[in-house]
Amino acid sequence: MSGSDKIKSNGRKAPTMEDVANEAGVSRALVSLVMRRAPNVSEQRRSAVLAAAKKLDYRPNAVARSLAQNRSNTFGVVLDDLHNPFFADLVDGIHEVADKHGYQVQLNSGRLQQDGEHRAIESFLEYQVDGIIVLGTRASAASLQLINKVAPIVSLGASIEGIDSVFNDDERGAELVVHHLADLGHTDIVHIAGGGGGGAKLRRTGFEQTMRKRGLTPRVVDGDYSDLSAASAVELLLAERSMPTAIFAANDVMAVAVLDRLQHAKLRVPQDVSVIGYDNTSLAALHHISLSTVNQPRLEMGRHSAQCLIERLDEGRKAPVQHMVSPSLITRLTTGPAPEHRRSPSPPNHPQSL
Amino acid sequence: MSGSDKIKSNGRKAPTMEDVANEAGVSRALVSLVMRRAPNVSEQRRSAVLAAAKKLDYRPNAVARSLAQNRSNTFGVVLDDLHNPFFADLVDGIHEVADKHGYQVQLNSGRLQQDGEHRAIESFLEYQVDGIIVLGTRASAASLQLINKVAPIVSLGASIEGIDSVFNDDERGAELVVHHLADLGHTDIVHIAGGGGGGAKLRRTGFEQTMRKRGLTPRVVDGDYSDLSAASAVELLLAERSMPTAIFAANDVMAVAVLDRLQHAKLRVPQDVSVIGYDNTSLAALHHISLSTVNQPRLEMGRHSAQCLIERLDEGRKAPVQHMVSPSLITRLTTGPAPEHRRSPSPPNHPQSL
DNA sequence: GCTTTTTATTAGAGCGCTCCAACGGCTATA
DNA sequence: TATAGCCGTTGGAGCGCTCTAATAAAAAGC
Repeated sequence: MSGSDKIKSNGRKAPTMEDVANEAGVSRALVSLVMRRAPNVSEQRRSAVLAAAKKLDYRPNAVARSLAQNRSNTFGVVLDDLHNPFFADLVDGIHEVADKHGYQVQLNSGRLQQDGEHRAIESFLEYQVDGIIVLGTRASAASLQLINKVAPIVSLGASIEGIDSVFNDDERGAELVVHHLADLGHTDIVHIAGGGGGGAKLRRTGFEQTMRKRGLTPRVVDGDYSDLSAASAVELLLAERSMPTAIFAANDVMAVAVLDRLQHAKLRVPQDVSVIGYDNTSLAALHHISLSTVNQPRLEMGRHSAQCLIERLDEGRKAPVQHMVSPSLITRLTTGPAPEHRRSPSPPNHPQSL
Repeated sequence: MSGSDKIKSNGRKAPTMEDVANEAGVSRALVSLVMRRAPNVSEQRRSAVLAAAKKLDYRPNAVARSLAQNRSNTFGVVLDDLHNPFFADLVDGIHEVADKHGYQVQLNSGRLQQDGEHRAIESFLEYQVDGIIVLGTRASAASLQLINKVAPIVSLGASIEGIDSVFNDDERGAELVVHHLADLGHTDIVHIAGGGGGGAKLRRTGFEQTMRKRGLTPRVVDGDYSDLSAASAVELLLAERSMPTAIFAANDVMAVAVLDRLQHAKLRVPQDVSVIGYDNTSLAALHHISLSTVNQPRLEMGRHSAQCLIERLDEGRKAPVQHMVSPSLITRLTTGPAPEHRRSPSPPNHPQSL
């Protein structure tokens, strides 16, 4: 139990290179060379070593290797919300590239702890990961820049000054949404914001600016990317009797929660209220939901974030890059023309410009 | 680049205990004691060491610690499908308990590789994790038993002979489903099976046995827990013109895909066809979907699986345990009475007993 | 044939930490 | 004053590997 004597569940200690070397009648260094598939090892010795390794059921100790090499061949991925399907595709993209370049991927969902994201990053650093990808970070630019001095870090889903970032043009995405809704005749549109989460602020400013550009008054209710926050936002609108004709939720998870509450309140979508989300998750594509939304090229984004790390680690890049991809509008069944004769159920306390 | 000189992104090498010891004017061993918050260190030295550590921005090297202690204080969690929301709650439960006992949790989604699950496990072993939890494993009992000799492993979601398992009573769950549907008057029920995935076989046999017990003929279409497989199963039923009055999908993800295809085929749920899933994921609870399903106490299961590991590692348990929890039926809007006058659209080639 | 180059193998130091045994300085007991 | 016991501290070996430099063996050059 006191660890010191490497005793495994089966009661025996795990074989080491030394053991394999003895078994094969060669030096430890030679075993090391074989394990690393180095050239310049005679075929005869190589097979002797491999046979010995198999016989002893030898498994290289990656911890010792990491210590000796001072690199772990591992990427750490910080994923604070395992429940949001948006992230799954990002991770798939990361995996794909990491795999190709011989890196392991470790995920850490630090969601339960108070300062989860920060603790997850610190833990990765202590375990000597070679690089870190943070998904939809809420951390400050300053703190990430500090970490970036210790190990390369890339922000996926949010643009952070001074560190590698892969993200979609959130302002543009919000702009697409507003144009879509305004073109459908909506004038009273509420944005349920994503708070401090990755890209949320830009979606909000994109919304506000485009609304003004179209001569409309932007209304925003606070939220935090979670379904719960979206649900309470809807409850608020209901209680206030200030339901707009269209709701733009900061992400799909929130939009689905909005649909949920609206249905519960016997409001029809899109006849009474249009709803649109952001992310184009698998949720949105379900026929039963058929949510209009904004697509981000997730797989590509995931791949590129891993690529960023590899460029820094193996190709010597020094300068930070900002890689922005374009969002695109996906119209499904939750957005439709604004209800024409609908001034009366609308609140009197919101003067419409126009 | 060639790793050997521990040079960080900022161009300097990371400080070690040696550096901290020099800075504080004490021995390396003392620094180690402070870092491990050992008793019997004078307050004076302790604060001197902590000050030095802070000044140098020292971060303990967990890799070196793991090597020296021959334990990593880490659990590996093998999660082959990040896209299934069922797993997210399990992981939350694992996290909760691991955290409390000072263990890190590393996730590895080995989904892209051919032999993903096995590779993920091997990788965890090489990195010397102290214990492994596999979610919904498809691996054979024999191979897991072998691994169990190297490091404790627990199967979460499927019962495996000879190794710690935490699972729900899948047969019972399927039984609940059949009784529910049969009580609603359904006699022609199809089960879309989950293939080799965790618990899938038991759900199938539970279905078959209970059907026979009720004097009904079980029909089964193969699937593999994925939405795609469920969609093609429905297409098959449509093509065969052998649509039953009720479909029991092996999990929620599949059930949602079934709803999707049925809606596409203009069949009404539950008027024409009742649909029920398994897992009671967040998906099922959405009002727009409102899927009848079978609940498993996920958080509790996750917690218990971590607990199993801790019992083996820190409390010296040797004998394997099988921890079975009870499923419960959740009825929502996708199941209803069997259509009464619906013999003709049904295929003539399926003789109904009764 | 002997030197030079190339190829195959090995000894040994070192990665950053833990932990045991040893030690000096105390106080308590005789 | 000597003796034991305890506390706080330290030296040093060792965890399993990599990697450089040295060595041994084989191939090539003259």
